[in-house]
Formats: sequence, C-alpha cells, structure tokens
Amino acid sequence: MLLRMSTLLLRTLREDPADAEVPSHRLLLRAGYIRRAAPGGYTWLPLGKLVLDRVTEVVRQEMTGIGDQEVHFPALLPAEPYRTSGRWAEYGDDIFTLADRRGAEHLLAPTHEELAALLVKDLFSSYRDFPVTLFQVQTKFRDEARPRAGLLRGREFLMKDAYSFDLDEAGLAAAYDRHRGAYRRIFDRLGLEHTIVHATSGAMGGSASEEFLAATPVGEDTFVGCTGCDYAANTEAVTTPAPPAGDPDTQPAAEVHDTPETPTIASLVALANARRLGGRHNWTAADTLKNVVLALRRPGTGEAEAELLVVGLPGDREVDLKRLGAAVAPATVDVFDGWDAHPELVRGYIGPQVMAKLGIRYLADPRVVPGSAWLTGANEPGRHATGVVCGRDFVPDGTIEAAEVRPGDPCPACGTGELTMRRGIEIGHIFQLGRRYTDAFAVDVLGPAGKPVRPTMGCYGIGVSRAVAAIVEQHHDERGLVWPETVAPCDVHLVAAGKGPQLDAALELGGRLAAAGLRVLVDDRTHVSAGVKFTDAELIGIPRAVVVGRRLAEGYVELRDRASGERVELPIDGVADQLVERVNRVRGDMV
RNA sequence: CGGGGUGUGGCGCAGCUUGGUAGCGCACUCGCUUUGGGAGCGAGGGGCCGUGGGUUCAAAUCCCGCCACCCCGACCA
Repeated sequence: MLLRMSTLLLRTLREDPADAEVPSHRLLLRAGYIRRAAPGGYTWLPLGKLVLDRVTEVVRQEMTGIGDQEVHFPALLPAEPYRTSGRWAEYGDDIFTLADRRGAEHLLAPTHEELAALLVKDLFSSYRDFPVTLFQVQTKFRDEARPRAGLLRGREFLMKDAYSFDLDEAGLAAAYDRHRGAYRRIFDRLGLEHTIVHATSGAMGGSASEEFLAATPVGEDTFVGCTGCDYAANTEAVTTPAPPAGDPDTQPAAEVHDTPETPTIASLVALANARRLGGRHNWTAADTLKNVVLALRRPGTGEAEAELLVVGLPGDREVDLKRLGAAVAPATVDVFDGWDAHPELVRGYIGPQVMAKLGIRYLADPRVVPGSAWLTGANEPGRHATGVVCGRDFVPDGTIEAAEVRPGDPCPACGTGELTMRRGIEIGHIFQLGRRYTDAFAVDVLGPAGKPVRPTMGCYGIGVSRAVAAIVEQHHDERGLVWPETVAPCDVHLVAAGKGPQLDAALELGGRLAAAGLRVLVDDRTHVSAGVKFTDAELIGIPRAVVVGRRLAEGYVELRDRASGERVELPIDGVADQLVERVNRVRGDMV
C-alpha cells in the first residue's frame, strides 16, 4: 500500500481546534484522522479509517481465535423484541426511536442481546448445537444526553459485541473466562495499558460483570485499586466492609436533645461538642447518621409513581449518586423535593427511628451494623438524639452502597490494604447475563433426556472506536500522535525533503517498500517546505520516518523513530531491505 | 435536565460596549524567488456574521425565541 500525500484526503491543522479539549479529540482532528459530522458523530478520514480497520482486525482475530462466529445484525430494529425484554422502557430516552411510514415503531440498536437470543431460538433446537458464541462489529446508537470528548462518548460508535450461549453455569463461566483472556490479548496487542475491575451490570441485567478500563486522566470512570492485594473495582461496584456488630441491648438508652439551628452535619457536630451531648466533647461527623430522602422510580413509570426511599450513612460521607444509581438499577433515583407533601419528614432533623412506622423504606450504609450507636435526627424541628442504636431503636430494611468511596478506605478483599483511586476509559465490558433474555423469548432446546433446556447467556463488548481514542490518550506527546506498531495507519512515512531527485528517490523507495508488503505514506507534496513535512510527520505519528534529503547525493537517507526521536543516517542502497526486515521483525513479535 | 461559556470564510481569532462599506493570521489559487524544522514578495478567490422573529432609515453589533458546540454536574455500556 502506497499513499501519496499530494493526493490524500488530508488537511492537517496548524492550530488546536477551539472546541476540542481532550488529547485524543484534539490530535485526531489536527492530524486529519476524523472530522465532526453531527452531534456525537464523526467521519473517519482515510488515515483514521486505516487505524479503525487495524483495531477492528485485531479484535476480529482474537474473537475468531476463541471460536466465536461473526455475524451482522441490522442496526434498524423493530420495537417488539425490546418491549418483550423490557428494555424499551429501561433504556427510555437513551435509545433513538422512530416510526416507519405505517406508524410501526423501531429503534436504532444500542446493543443486540434480543436479536442474538432470537437468532439462536430461530436456528437451534438441540442441546447438541451448543455451546455457540456469535459476534459482530457494528455501529451502535445511543441518544447520549451529552456526547463529549470526540470519539470517547458519541451518539454513534463502533462496537464489537459478542453473545455466548451455554447449557449450564459451568459452560457460561468457561465462555466468560475465554472472553476475558481474549480481551486481555486484544488490549495488550493494541498497546492499551488496562485494568480489569469489578463492575455493576447496569441496563444489561445479569450477575457477574467486569470492566476493562484504560487508565487516563480524562477517563469518565473512577476505579479503585488496593495497596495490599490485586483487588480492583469500579467505584460503583466497591463494597464496604462492615465493622463487627455489637449487642444492641447492652447500649445506653437513646436521649433526645434540643439542638436548635443544626440542619447540617457540621453545625450539629459543633453544637454537640459545645454542649457536651451525652457527656462527650469529641464528636465527629463520623459519629452522626445522615439520612437522605430520595424519590425512587421504577423503569417505565412516571414521576407521580415515585416512591420514597431514605438512605442512612455516616455523616462524614457524601452520597455518591453514581454508586447509589448503580445500587438501585434499573430503577432510578432523584433528589427528593416533595417536602410540602410530607410534613412527617422534618428536613434537617430526620432520624431512622420512625421510618418503619411511616412505612418508608429505609436502607443503611454497611457501616451501620447492629449495635452501632449514632447521633441522628429526632424527627422534630431543632432536636437530635444520641445513642440511637441500630437493631434496637431502628432496623434498616437492608443495606445499600450509596456512600462515596475515598482513597485510604479499607480494602473489601484483603481487609488490610488501602484503596487508591484512578480514572479510566471503559474500553470493554464482559457480563454473565444468565437467562434474562432466553427467558424473555422462551429460548428452549431439547436436552439429552428429551426434556427442554434453556440456554444461559454471556455478553461481551468492546468499544472499537472508543479504543482508538483510548490508544491516543495513552500514546501521544506534545508534538502529536505516537501510534503503536500494531495500529499505525502505515509502517513507514517517507519524507521527500526536496523536489528534484529527492522526490524521485522517495517515490521509487516507496514503490519498492509497498511491493514488499509494507504500508507506506510518502510526502510527495511539492509546494511544502521540509519543515512543514517534518512537523506533519510528527503530528501524524507513524512509527518511523525516512527522510530523503540533502545527503541523497552522497547516497544517504535518514531514519527517524517517532517514539524515541532517535535518528540514524543509512546508505540508500539496501535501506529498502533493512526496512522490510525491520517491519517484518516487529510484525513477527506482534503475533 | 441544571450551571457556566462560545457561535463571524476550511482552522484560529478581532470587530459588538457606543448600529453606518465585514477584517486579521494560517490554509487555498497564480507568478517570481526560496528549499533540512511551520519561507519571502506581489496578485487573487472564498463569509445570507448559527437560526427565526423584532426594533430601526440602517443590525455581525440592540431585544426576544430557538438551535448547535465546549466545560462542570446529572444521566449513561
């Protein structure tokens, strides 16, 4: 392959586009890989398309390598299967929906579990047909509330999605592990430094799930690691170790105190210490129990049907709405604003003691264990209570992970290490779905004993276009892109620094390299100075450049390494063979 | 959806306060010179100033609505 810059659909930008903030967005625009064409939608220019295809090919090789079979579903789908599975309502505004000329409802697929389940139901009827895994690489559509950061969060994006079907849990676990391994190999080959973290399942449903996060400061997900073991989790999925429970009945009785003007935790703690409530002057926010009122809404229901939920957590912790949302999914929560309609809830002075009587669901942080005593609201204006004991004065309806996670929190896995926090981009997500979708469509096949068996599913996604952006986030410098060998649009960038013999020699060399199977970009532009060509080459980020320039007359060219900046002069005789050998050696290492 | 910011040639921006011929740099075209780190000189082409309405003799500029984009938050594999 030989691309000539004199004719390539490419325009590099000298200045940063004003509306591109993150490095991947800025550099892919500046270097002429993508152009914005619609809100959250991008056109791939020739250089970008080459990279996208190379990333896709790596993904495809590893998927077929574990026996997955490639298919291609339509993106435009009838509403019916999504109504059957319940996701038409669950996704709500996040899917693009449309009606055809007869008024029938359709959607642009956000993901394809329903279609995969229906396809297997359609074609397979015997246990002997299993296990089977399908995958596709396809454009997905989601009506994101806020597309951002170029390719990192679009409304239209390229995704590889795979669906496994097994007859039992052991088979599903094996399929899951197979994909987990393939994903590691894919991201390693793509040059993506990544961490596998425990995750929540979101709109997918199902049980076990892990995310693959590429660490970068611009990532949208926060995840934790442990200083003492290999535990890693999305903050949404972090579990809080419970302290040892005590005996509720051996605690001193609760006492109610006048605490005027203390609607906030800070004001309450200050007053408690000033007045030595309960004989103490060492109250901290962690001794208080904060009770947050929320409106909980089931999928597909309106605002009017929202039910009250009160969440109790230590007063030194803020509610993390992402964690709370993940904990109640697929339901959603909103901050409660119906105070006028509920005079029994005394804003600023709410305590859990009356929730059971009021019939309000009360969920507590895992740190609120039986026997723990708290300073909390007395459900009267200007009054709080000390010594309110869990298991005696109130009994939560359950626990909930709604409190913020902080660096230094104890690790839930080993118990001895501390949690550290980083940001990352979600580039892959694998789920053990179970039978949610096979149940929805009654996917049954005949088992060995002549009785029907219902397969269990796994699903496995990689954001292919997002992975391109993630690679850039991890592989760039102040001069531009620095592609890993495995995904670079070309192997060699030839720069003709001079338009007479240098141009002829560069084109001749390019022809020979291309004939030997290398991907070559040759800068054969004649009205552009050498300096411009050098800066463009660095911006475009192909791993190695060959400059055919001033020492051509003496028989030398210069080889430059983009990543290290290293430059060596080489005799032009034999340089083609050397380059072919070099590139093939790198390719050999890549397999 | 809430808060903040911005929309003027392909890109980056000035002009708007105080209404009166739409400008600058880069890019693009032609000519001459230059030719290893974003060249010089000269001559050109290209913009219903996001959009709809209003005020006015006159609107890029003032007023109202809408749309889009960026950032923060919410939401979201």
